[in-house]
Amino acid sequence: MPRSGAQARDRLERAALELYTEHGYDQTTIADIAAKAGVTQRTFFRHFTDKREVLFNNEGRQQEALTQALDGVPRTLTPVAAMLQAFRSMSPSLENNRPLAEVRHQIIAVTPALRERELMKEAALSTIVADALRERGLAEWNATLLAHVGTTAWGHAIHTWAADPSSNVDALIVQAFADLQDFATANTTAHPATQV
Amino acid sequence: MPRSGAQARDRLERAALELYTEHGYDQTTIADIAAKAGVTQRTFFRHFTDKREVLFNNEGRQQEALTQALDGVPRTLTPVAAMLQAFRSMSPSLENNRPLAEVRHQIIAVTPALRERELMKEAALSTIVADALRERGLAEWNATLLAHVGTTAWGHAIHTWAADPSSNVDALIVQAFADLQDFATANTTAHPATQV
DNA sequence: TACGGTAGCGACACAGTGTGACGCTACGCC
DNA sequence: GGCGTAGCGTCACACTGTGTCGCTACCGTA
Repeated sequence: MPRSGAQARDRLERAALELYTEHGYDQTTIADIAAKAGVTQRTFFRHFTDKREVLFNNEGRQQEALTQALDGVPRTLTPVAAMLQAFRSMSPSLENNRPLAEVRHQIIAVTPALRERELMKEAALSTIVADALRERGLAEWNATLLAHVGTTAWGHAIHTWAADPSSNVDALIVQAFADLQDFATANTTAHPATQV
Repeated sequence: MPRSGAQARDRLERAALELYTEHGYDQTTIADIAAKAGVTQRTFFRHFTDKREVLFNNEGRQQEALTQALDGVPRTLTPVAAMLQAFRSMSPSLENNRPLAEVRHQIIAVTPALRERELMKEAALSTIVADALRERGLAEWNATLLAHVGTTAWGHAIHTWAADPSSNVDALIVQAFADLQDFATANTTAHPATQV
């Protein structure tokens, strides 16, 4: 009875989230999730490639949004400023579904397997940023390095935000970038690297 | 016939590396590895918790080495300089087994599952760095942020090194830190964050 | 040399994940 | 009203990872 298709997917996602929260990720089987959603195990894998992927479903949209955000940043800005602006433009969307983000964060935090997948998604975002920087004229080495570091700082802000209900993502992002700048300029020696 | 114990582990590691290289990670089964090593599947899992973990066996020693390296850095150095010195002290050890590193890098690069695990190991190193920075008096936010970013830069240098046989890790590490410094100071606006 | 303890392994048995193939049925479209 | 198809159920299956039991080669000790 293929009523909607999207309905089953929603039920599966909801069921998985509840079971992961209640009994933990490892203690939850695909059979449990499928039963709760009223479908078969096979149907689960038709909608999600993975047992983990249920929690990273909106990542696809986030990647597209980031791509567009990077595309919309004026070419006059420095690479660092461009990254910052693109990241900040994602803040409202993040803030909009904070409730879900908090729950997800708690589950992922205590499950190594899910933490692995989350790091993969961050790496994917980093690749997107690197592509954008490369298109802005940066060389391969610089584009990748800056993308990795910038994405890492962004991720740090998001994690802190997800763990603290009273915080504000956008402010934390700004703070992270500002702190990095301070740390870099605070070093009296311009290139401490050459001193070791 | 438990001749040595460590012998079986070595044979398993060698067999896995060869099979992963020849047929790819996904196409290689535990049965294949065990057969090639002359043991049972059960024995494989007695030595390695995972099918992936075979490739990340020396990571434990690397984590210990990094911990000691961070412990040996003079307290007078700035946090960034301290990280850099600790990372650089690991360079000889890395350079010593470059052959293995290159093979590993190639396998990991084309296997998402292994890339996930590698990111996990990097995260573990980041945690170690964060602990050290926290012990140096940095607040939680700064310690974690700086550790993440620094470890990311280090990882970027190592990846570039593993992919380019003619390169030198230590030089790349120095280069990465120097470039980050340049990017931060190149921004005419001290805090571009506040301008968006 | 004999003996007891133990570390390492083989041998099942089993739960759980993920994939392939086939058939059915409700839905949209002409 | 018939047709194509998307979505699902149903088997069947390969592979990963764990628990348990029993065996055997090695160790130190007397």
